[in-house]
Amino acid sequence: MQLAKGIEWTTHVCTIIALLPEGKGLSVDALAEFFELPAAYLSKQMQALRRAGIAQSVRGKGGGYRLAQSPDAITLLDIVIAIEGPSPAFRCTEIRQNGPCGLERSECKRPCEIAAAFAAAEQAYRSALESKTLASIMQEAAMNSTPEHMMEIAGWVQRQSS
Amino acid sequence: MQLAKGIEWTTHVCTIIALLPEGKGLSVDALAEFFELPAAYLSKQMQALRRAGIAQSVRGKGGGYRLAQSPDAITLLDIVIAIEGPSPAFRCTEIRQNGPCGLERSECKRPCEIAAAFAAAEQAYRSALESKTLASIMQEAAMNSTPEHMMEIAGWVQRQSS
DNA sequence: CTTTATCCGGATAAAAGATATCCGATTAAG
DNA sequence: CTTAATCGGATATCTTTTATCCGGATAAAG
Repeated sequence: MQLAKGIEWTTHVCTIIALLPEGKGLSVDALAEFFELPAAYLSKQMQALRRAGIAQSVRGKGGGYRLAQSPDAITLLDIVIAIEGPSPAFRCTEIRQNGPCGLERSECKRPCEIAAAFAAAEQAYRSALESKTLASIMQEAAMNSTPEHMMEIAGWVQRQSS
Repeated sequence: MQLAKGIEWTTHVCTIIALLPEGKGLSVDALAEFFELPAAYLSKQMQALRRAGIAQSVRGKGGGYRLAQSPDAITLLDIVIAIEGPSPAFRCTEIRQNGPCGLERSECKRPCEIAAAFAAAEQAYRSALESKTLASIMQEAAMNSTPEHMMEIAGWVQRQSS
């Protein structure tokens, strides 16, 4: 079970484009340079964020990406779903219906106990991610960082933004 | 993010071999037939359970698999770790150290806030799975099943066990 | 209008991981 | 000792993830 790298990438990217002033954007090339990531693949990931309504894009010269919502309206769960899709990790194939002692389909309206247990665990996972907004992540990061480093980032964003 | 099928398979298998009387085992072929699964691949998954100390195997004629521990000592988390390995789903590649505003490695003793948030979510997931033992799953299943079906399964296990 | 910068989507390809199979090694039983 | 049953590791196939490239659309700037 592995989470796509795109989740790490786009989450970090969101914490950067959240710093943009109103109406400005950052190009994929700039973002890829900021984190030393492959630009073409990062572009694909950002498109997924746009489709999910998390980011906006502006085409053409001077265009780029910015957030489509306020940072306190975007949760880590939103980003995970945007990149990985909404389907749960545990896939129940109903093998209790198979074999010599298999149940009839009509007896299987409720999920089996195993599927239910995994569903509950995934719900706990999603709830934890849902409780973390981009804003809360950025606030924590600010508290663990230095003023110098934050100024460095803010300066870079301002220089690169269009 | 997908969980391997082997997790569903081996968890169901564990609820069956838990019914074996002392000293008996069930062959992979029998278990594969019981759930209509590909025997060779199920065999591989069962090997993972054995390496993890969840199941025991006996080779040769009359051999097979049985549990290596009491059902109330085996949790769903144990099975997940046996099949998927212990590494977390979120892989932090420390991209905060990259690029023009990258941090020095010496400044990165603590995990970044994003990695920490995902680690906390995974911990919630693992805790939920750890709270479910094989025994508790089997008890729930028994309450939602009929005496007839349970007898059917018990009879099959007894006939196939060696 | 032309040039330049940028996103968008599709085609493609390489790498990794999940899925599946085969056959040799091992052991009980006759 | 031979046979049949069974596990165990090596191998092969398929799917997903990761990654690249390019032509097209779009928009700002000269």
